[in-house]
Amino acid sequence: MKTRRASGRPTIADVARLAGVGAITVSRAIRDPNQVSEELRNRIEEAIRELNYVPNVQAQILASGQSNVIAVLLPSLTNSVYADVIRGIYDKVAPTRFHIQIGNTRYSEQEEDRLVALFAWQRPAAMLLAGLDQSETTRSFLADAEFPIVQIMEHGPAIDMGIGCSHKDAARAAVTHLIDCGYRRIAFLGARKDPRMMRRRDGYREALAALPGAKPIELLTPEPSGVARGRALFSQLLDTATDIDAVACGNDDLALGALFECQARGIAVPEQMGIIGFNDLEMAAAAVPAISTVRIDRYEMGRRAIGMLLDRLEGKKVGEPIVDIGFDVIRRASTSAVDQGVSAARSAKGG
Amino acid sequence: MKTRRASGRPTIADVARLAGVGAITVSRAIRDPNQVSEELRNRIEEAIRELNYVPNVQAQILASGQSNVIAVLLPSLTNSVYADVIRGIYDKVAPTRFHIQIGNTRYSEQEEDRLVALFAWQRPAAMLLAGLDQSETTRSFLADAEFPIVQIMEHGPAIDMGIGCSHKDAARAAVTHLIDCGYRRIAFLGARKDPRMMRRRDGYREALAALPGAKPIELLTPEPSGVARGRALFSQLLDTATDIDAVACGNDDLALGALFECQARGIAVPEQMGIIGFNDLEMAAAAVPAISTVRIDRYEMGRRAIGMLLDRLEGKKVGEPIVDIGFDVIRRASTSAVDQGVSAARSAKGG
DNA sequence: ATATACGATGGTAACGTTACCATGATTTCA
DNA sequence: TGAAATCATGGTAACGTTACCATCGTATAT
Repeated sequence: MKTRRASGRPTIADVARLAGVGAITVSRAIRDPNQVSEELRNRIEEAIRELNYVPNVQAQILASGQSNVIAVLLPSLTNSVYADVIRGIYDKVAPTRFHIQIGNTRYSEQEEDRLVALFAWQRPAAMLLAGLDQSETTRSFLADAEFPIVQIMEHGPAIDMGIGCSHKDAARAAVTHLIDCGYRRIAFLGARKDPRMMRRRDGYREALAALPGAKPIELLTPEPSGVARGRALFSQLLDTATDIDAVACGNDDLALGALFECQARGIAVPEQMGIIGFNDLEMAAAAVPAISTVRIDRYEMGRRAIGMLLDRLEGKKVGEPIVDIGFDVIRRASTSAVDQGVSAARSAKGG
Repeated sequence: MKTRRASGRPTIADVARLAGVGAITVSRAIRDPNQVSEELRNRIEEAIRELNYVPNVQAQILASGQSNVIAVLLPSLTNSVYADVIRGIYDKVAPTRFHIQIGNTRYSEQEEDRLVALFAWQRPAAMLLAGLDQSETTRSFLADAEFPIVQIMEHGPAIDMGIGCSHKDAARAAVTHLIDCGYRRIAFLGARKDPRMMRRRDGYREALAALPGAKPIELLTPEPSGVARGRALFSQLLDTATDIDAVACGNDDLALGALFECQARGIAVPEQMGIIGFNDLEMAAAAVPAISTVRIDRYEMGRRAIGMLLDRLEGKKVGEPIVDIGFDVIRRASTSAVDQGVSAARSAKGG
């Protein structure tokens, strides 16, 4: 008798033979133990231990038709923001039968279209996307996909499920905090121009609209973000608009860059210039002065997004399909100084 | 006739029927086109297009016995250092039939042991590990694994293949640069105490040994690294050793923290205090003053590590199994000042 | 011209698991 | 007490592909 088996790995048939039962009973004992009598279950478990049996995942998937891949499409893997999200995703998935396949869309809608189609053909068990701004093609393509889909980062109308927060509201709260501190000539700094960044800009505009006589001073670049980029942009801004007294930055990288530029020019923060960032990266709290920012629990967002997918895959009912995870404005030293006649809303929190 | 097929997805048999050939010929036409005559190849390709046929990966793996999973075990997913490595890994793997499965060892040898065993049972096509310091158990377990293994980050004796650099040499070069700048009372700051960190500490010691009369001043914590941690550690150090004039930091996070603490205490950098970091994170160049550091091409390291694995998997001969990717000491403003009678080796680069 | 090698193609049997249905034993209900 | 329902278990046939071997026709060597 001929065999093609290359690996010495034991099969379910080996276990069945050793335990003196049928192969299918072993299969059942593994997947749903209470379907099997205690006696057989014990014999099978012992056989599994003795042979060091590990099920062949590919065969399981082929036979059951059930994929164990959760496709995860993110715009960046390097960005700390997504690193935290990824950590949450992996932690939640680890103890399950599922595993993650990551795709990097590089902030490109075109690349996202390509990857969604590519991954969808592989029939993933579920899919996780960042943001709500997929192309019309992709949205309608996914609208009648048979697998659950969760969109993270933002709060709003999702294809299937979603968890995140309103970046517009968050940015508005941040800028409102600057206004409460007494700053009046407030600029906005942005980079990359991805959808979240643009919504933060919108929040900035809304907050400013509530400040009589204030008009927006904005500087955005489509180039990738970074501390050096923040410094260069803020330098450019200072050369143009000489009378600004605060800057709301689209993220903490830019904010740290702005702080460095202030240091280089001898501008006192927060006395002469207020600075607030976004994301609450670790460095923000340690800077001198500590940088005010907006915190979103990204790790938890990743965890809960996967949790929602798992619930659906297990047939459980998902409570709320669209979750607002909220945000916190973190008040620190970089925005605590000036008070030009307005009762400055200072906070006891932070550095 | 009954069928269990749930998905309407076309199979290789459908393609074969439409093209009027045998299923195996379709299989060959996909895997190695020159084995099939041009006429049939064209007919098959057209049938594939028409049916929108995509091969079932699970069935391929089951039938061929060849896995397409490359297991990647890293100590952290959040750390920017590994984020860059991961980017390189994904970019190199993307156009191949392989895909990545990431495990997070959290800088724990125990967790690494567990994950190596777990992944190895799944029979990956290849494995990528960080560092050379696996437990004896894991090393001997992997020594007779039948899949190729590459260890990244460090240069030295690998289980199978390796790519990285000597962190000891790199740190020695960094500290030697401080000495060349005229600094004499040089301290070392470290966190996490992972193997790379300890080798950098050793490099620091070696460099100091070449400086007559100098004795090591070291402060290391097993706690995770970070900017805040760097600030706290350096503050502690300054309270103890009041006469130090420079600090070599085990990474850029710590270095930035040290810089912030100097700012907070009004210590002039580089005049009163030289600072050098490690890794050349993006922020280092943008800080005020710009922070000197050691650069390793992590993205390229990730790419080439996967390249080595792919070469082996395709039966190609790998040139050198143990590659030294080298490093560069990046001289910037944070180490350019003092000159106490020694000819300071200032650099035109950076700053 | 004939034996031999080679190239192109196909049939059949795996790969290791699970779905479906059948069987016999046990329990439940009228 | 007998019929129906339920439970535990097993046999067989898929899942969709590739490995192995066989076949046939054509080119090459003697």
